[in-house]
Amino acid sequence: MALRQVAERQAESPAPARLYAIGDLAAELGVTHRALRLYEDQGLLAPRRIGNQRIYSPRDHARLVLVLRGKRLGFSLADIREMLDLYEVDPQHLEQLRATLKKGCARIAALERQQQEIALTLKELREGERLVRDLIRQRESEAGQGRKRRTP
Amino acid sequence: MALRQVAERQAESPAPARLYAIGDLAAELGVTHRALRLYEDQGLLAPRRIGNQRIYSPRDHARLVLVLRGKRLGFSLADIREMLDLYEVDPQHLEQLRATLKKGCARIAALERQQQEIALTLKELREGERLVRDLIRQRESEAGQGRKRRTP
DNA sequence: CCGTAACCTTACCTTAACGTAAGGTAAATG
DNA sequence: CATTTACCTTACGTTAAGGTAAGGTTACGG
Repeated sequence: MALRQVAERQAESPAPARLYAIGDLAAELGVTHRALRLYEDQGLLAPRRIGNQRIYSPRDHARLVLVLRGKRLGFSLADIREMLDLYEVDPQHLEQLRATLKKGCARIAALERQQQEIALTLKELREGERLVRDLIRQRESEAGQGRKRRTP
Repeated sequence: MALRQVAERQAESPAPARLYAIGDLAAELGVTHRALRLYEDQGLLAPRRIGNQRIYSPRDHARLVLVLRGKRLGFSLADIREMLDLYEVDPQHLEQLRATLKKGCARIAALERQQQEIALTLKELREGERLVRDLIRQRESEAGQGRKRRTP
């Protein structure tokens, strides 16, 4: 069965649905096979199978991008899973829609808080930076002045 | 030795340097004794001692606040330690000043990236929110219309 | 058709960041 | 003065997020 072949042939094709073997996806986004399988166990990804080999769709690719972003932001896999599930809502069921909306709003609020805290931290660090720059300037000019004053 | 007493007396006093026993600080900032001792082991805090009991100063309190903020932002204790160390610089040594500046700038850059990613995530989530709201409205009005149309 | 490269599962190992329990000292309180 | 109460250290347990190793199948290239 041409499995890897299919992926490679599709890799050259212009637009139509690219497919990835696990190694391809791992390489492209800089993660290990292990991580991908773990994310699958945790319900973050659900690649199709051919036989028992995983086939990742562009959709899986997109989800993985979100997963990695979530990780960089310090979220747990469980959190990330919840966030991904927000995009999975079934438009038929009003109750589910409402639940999704609620969770989504909570996430948004949390991220806004986080944003505030980052802003605060940045402000402090920048102030520190200014201070240190001043100290450096001062030290440097002292050294210069010292030489000049002693030999006017 | 009046140790806890001192803390309690100072707790009532208006401004002057409040002191905390471990339990006080833990309660006030919502962490456990264990966490405080761990942070100490990792070099994030360095309370004074009286005998072998820890005495936390307002400075320790402030540092702990920063630690907890760092945690909420998803940083490791090691990262947080590095950030705290930025505020500890000795103004005498030019080389150290320069190193501090460099590390500080790196931190700032990292936080700015993080900020971008949060902004992006927020944008996506808000778009999702709008979509879900629309779906809900649609479902609701469908239900209403259904009744009206069937009984004109 | 044979070897090697990519994939599979299972299972144990590791690190960070605590939780929790055990056993012991100091000290404020009835 | 006896007893809780707060604190101490030591040490083992736990959870999340993978790393790593072992052993086995599939598929592809020469």
